[in-house]
Amino acid sequence: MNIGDVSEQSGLPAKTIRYYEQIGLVRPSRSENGYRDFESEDLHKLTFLCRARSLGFSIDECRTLLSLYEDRERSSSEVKKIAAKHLAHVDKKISELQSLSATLRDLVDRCNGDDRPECPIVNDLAHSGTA
Amino acid sequence: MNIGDVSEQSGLPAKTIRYYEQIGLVRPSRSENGYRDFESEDLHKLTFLCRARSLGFSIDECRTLLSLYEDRERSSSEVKKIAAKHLAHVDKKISELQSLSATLRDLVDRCNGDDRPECPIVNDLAHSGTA
DNA sequence: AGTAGCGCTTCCACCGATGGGAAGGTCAAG
DNA sequence: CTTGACCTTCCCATCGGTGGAAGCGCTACT
Repeated sequence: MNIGDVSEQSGLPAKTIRYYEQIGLVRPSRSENGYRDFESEDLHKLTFLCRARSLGFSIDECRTLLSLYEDRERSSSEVKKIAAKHLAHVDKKISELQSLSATLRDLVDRCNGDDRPECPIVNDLAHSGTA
Repeated sequence: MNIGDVSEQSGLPAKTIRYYEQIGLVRPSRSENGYRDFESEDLHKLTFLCRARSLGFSIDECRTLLSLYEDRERSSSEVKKIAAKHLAHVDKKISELQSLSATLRDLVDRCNGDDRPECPIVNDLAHSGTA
């Protein structure tokens, strides 16, 4: 299979697949003409990567997940550990953004938004804001 | 004032302040010895920038906010527009992450996390996951 | 006066995870 | 034989800085 085929079937852009080869996530062989030649196993790995990335796992986490995916002797606890850590990370980010949202909403609500220059948003940013 | 002073008082690393000069957010004059010489006005601007960045405004948004901050004729509606747009962006990000969190939590909850290889997380990533 | 050590300067490279585009080889169809 | 789609490598750009090296200036201590 050429890169265009695996790109279409995995959902990853060809550029990204070349990058993933460069950082060692896949190792396709080469045809006589120099084209990358992907096995169906590579396609599975790329599809796996596309899903894992869309769930926000970092490349490093993906690398580990992929090696666990390929290891039929793995323990599910290893996988769960990575996923739980990532979940905690996402939840932390959510709560940070929620606090940010509250601050911004307060600023926006307090601003008249009219033609006059008086503006609590700018005032707060300048002198000891709510953050 | 030298860069070390404004760094300490504004809360921004010296490296970042040099970068902000490079991209035109501040324009300190120079002393005879070549050192940057910051006015108290620069300090105010840098403090403003530090707060605005910590609220997640992009550099471009900060640039606009800063020019509105310095414009005593500005209308508060211009400021409010930027802040409201940013708030909407943050809220969108929050809901994306919440949906992500739900998917991950489901995967994690369904995984036994024991010594056996059977793992719904890896399975879902491999074959048509929840995402 | 010398020197140690910090602060300042510039410049260059790097991070994650691609995207854009140039310059050129390859293949199948008309 | 040419067109056009596909492939290759290579380099540059993104965003918002951060790290480090090489080399000055300034202060303080001996």
